[in-house]
Amino acid sequence: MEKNRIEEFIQFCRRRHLNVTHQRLAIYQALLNSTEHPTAEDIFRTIQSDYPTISRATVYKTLELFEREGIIRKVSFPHETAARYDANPQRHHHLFCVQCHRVEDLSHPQLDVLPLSKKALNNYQVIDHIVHINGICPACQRKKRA
Amino acid sequence: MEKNRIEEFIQFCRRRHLNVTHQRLAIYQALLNSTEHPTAEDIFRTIQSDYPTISRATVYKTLELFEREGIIRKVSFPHETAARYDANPQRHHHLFCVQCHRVEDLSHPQLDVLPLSKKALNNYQVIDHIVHINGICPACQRKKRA
DNA sequence: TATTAAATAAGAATAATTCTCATTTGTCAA
DNA sequence: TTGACAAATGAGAATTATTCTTATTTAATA
Repeated sequence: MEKNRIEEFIQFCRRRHLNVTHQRLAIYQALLNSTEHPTAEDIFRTIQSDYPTISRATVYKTLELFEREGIIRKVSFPHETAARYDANPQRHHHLFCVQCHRVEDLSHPQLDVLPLSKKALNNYQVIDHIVHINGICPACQRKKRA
Repeated sequence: MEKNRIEEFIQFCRRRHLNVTHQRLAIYQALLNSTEHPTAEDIFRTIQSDYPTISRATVYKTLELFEREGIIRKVSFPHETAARYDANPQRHHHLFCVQCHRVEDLSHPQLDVLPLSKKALNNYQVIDHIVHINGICPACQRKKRA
């Protein structure tokens, strides 16, 4: 089932006249494989075993490209200096554990509607929105009790 | 009316046994005066005219302290490397202009309820949440048309 | 007003990211 | 297939944001 997304990715690159390079495939694959919203550095390290000569510059530039093309999302959190990346480009929201800094995706139709008038939105032309939820994850709740 | 908040701030520091220094007052004042969600560097520059010897380290440490004490909030945005600070510690949300990177606070009771069960929240113990809205501000909408 | 812990200044150190430019690699047309 | 060429990459320098270190200064309070 992952095969499909890689295939799609290759098709996408072809359509957009973006060269399909080993590095780009590896970076995209690494993002698909992770549910941890990895940083550029995380991805760099993951890939290094297969591509010992890969450069950080390539990772950064590639992630920037992917985001510009709308196939991934860059996300950031207070108290974390490095940006994280998310291979799920669809609308979804985030559960952030304030103790262990884990980030989980959360999809729920209830969160996808913005029940506000244009006026209430200060006349902004809205593109999208994301709900960031701070909390304590089940694992950290258990730790606390122990 | 701003006088009140400064007075409150001083009271607060006293209660918490935090020395009331010129630097702390200036930093808090600078945050109150700005609606722009300034960065540490912005605040450093603002204060420099009155306190030519102020150090960046002081600004950073002070902002960190204020946040730990709950009187300000640290916020961060994708595509912006520097953290921003917000003197409004109450629950509120953000309108982010993707073109000019302006950030406006948005308060609306409709946004303050999370209509989800504990289960839908992956059993997180929720602390709070913030709705981040991406859009185009009125000024940039006009620019585009012109 | 003297004491003392807390806070600050200055700049070095670190972390994250971007830039530069010489070299390598996909792509596409012949 | 191969050759040409634009696109992409690698290596490391440069930049930006932030944190750390330490000697000096200052606010609180007795």
